[in-house]
Amino acid sequence: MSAIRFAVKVGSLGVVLVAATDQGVCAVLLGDDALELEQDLARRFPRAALVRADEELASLIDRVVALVDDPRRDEELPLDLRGTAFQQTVWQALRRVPVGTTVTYTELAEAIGLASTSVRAVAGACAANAIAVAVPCHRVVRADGSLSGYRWGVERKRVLLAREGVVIRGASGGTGVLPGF
DNA sequence: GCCAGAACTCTGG
DNA sequence: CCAGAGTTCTGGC
Repeated sequence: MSAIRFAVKVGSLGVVLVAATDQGVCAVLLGDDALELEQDLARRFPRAALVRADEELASLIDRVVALVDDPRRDEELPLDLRGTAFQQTVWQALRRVPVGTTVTYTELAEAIGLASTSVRAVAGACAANAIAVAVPCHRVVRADGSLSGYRWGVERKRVLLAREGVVIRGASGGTGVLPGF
């Protein structure tokens, strides 16, 4: 199919990879190593021809990096959401979440018309999300307010939320697995 | 091509 | 504490 152009740049959170088609941004990946991100991109789009175009996408990746540095900027990027109908429904519901706010998987499931017991389907769709930050899958937390898993690392998720001004409640009343506070 | 199991979880008995 | 609920993907036969 069509060619996907991508660019890599180092930001405050580490390495940022941005991939785009003619329609818009189709992937934003975060990591520590540029090679690792390229392999991740190739795994997600096995059929596409991946072309590196750092200069062509320079202005675009600058905007994405600025968004990672300061997520409170509600910048509107052209997105090319690739996925099943179910996944796109979940991702568009995610984009309605205001900056500095978090939702639970239950609220997300109800927002798209599923039963509250279908949270695992929502979690699966979030895990398949390829567009970090622009599709704020990091704003989804567990029902008790503590962080759950994250494709690109829980530490990165915590940093992103902290920059938005979100107060993270540690899991209370339990055995205190997290030594943080 | 089919079946089984896992993956960013939550609720009810 | 244990099991089940909707969807997608991957690996083994």
